[in-house]
Amino acid sequence: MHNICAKLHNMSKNLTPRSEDYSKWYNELVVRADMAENSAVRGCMVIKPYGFAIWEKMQAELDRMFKETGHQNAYFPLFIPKSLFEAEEKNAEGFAKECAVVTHYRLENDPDHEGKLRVDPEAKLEEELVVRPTSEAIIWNTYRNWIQSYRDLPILVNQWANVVRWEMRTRLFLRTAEFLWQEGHTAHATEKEAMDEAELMNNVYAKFAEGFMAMPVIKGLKTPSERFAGAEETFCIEALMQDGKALQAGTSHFLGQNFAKAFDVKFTNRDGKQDYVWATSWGVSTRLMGALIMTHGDDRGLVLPPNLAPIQVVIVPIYRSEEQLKAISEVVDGLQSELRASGLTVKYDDRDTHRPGAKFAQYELQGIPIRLAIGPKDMENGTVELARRDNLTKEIVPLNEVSARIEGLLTEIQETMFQSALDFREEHTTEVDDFQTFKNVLENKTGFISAHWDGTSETEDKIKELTKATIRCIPLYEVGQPGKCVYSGKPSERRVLFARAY
RNA sequence: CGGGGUGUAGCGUAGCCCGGUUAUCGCGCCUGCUUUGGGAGCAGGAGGUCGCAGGUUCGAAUCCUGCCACCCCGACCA
Repeated sequence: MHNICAKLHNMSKNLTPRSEDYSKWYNELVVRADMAENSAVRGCMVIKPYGFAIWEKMQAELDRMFKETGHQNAYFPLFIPKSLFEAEEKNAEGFAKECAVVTHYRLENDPDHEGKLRVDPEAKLEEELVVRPTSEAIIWNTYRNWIQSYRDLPILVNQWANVVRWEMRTRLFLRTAEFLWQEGHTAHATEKEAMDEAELMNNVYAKFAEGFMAMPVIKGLKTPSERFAGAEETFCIEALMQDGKALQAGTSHFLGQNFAKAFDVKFTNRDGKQDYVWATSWGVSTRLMGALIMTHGDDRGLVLPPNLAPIQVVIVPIYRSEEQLKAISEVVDGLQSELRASGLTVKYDDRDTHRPGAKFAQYELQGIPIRLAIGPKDMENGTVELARRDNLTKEIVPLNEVSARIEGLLTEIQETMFQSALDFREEHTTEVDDFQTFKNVLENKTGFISAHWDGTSETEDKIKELTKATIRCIPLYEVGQPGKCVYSGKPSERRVLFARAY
């Protein structure tokens, strides 16, 4: 199962005949972009229609949750003047090495090469533009003009956008050079309100991941060295993939007054005094698509939780003659309208260009939660064959009970998928108290390790150096018992979660 | 950016060491017939700048040089 994770990173090499299906499978969702010859862009992806339909479902639900918590959408520029980008020192430093920079604004015919273009050397920009790797700088530069009084606060804004990070090494879905995400940027009058907002949005992410994606996550805090550049506190949700590696699925940052100070965003508070605004930012990205695949996928392809499936029920007719198809279609018509009436998305695949077996395989690849097949035998008996994608079981159901059965079943599948992912995570979470076991578990069992840590970045770095494991988070909402650091033996207040991560 | 590897049809590949007719095979694709309850069978067919550029040679997928892209490991990171 977990070789799905490997396949994501070794997409076209050493495929066995059976696993050749993988190429079809991720090709349903996404492909590495075919860029022009000699292109300098690496690791961009093309999200294909089916994959994008899943992303749109994620977007829609997240957007709903953001609005439910009082947020509004807005849109800010793609280009950030370099000087703005420099303003918040730590943030600039954190991203400096991975920025795409626009230096010119015009092309011209190349006099030395017929039919080629070159950058017009005359068209050099006075100030370079950074293609946003994240939008704090341009947004806070804008917020300065929106905020004068505590009456202007809070500002609760989200933007759906693409960003560019020129990573030295890319990984499909998990770290592409350009990716789609949402970034929330909020401004508050008090420290507590901002901190509450950061925690609230982390909880929104957790609720989305668990309730919608059926992906269990650990809510926690990042250690100072794993924090977002420019943040004072970083909340995160951490998920465990089927290959035992952790994945940061979302982050929410308490930015303190760092950006307000950098961009001089002051307001007059109730006492008539000037103060700097308190800030948060939070984001999730198309990385969640990778998380979805690596949490639920199996050797037959994608497995989608019903809440995220663009198609929840697919109906495949089995027939020899046109007459048979016609008779089946009449039955299906009724069934379809029944299912649609209860709010389900249904597809009837009566293509005569593909045989039933091929269709079965295709929809398994796409992860459609429920498949119904109706053939001559069913027509005789008044039944349909109902197949579940999550556990690959089949049953024969009387036609008049199908609709009611499916409604309950979709809920059941959603819950079962969450539960089995949770079981997997719990089986792969190990409490460890000595360093030798720590290394053994990482090497052989993999997964999360819950261990004591002395709280120093020296120890954190040393463990990373020796084992490649990082502190994924300091879990929230757990009562910590004191103990001794797994590496240094020094006193520790509580356990933290270690893992090798993407 | 450092170390290693790979590049041949839409996908996966053989051939390269040891240069020599028309570049191999499978999947997929097209046509026809038979099929249709788990990725159909048979017959016929289409599809190639052998990553790019230069060099050696009578002759280069094969040898040499340079470049590019991708993959793996590292550093970096959502």
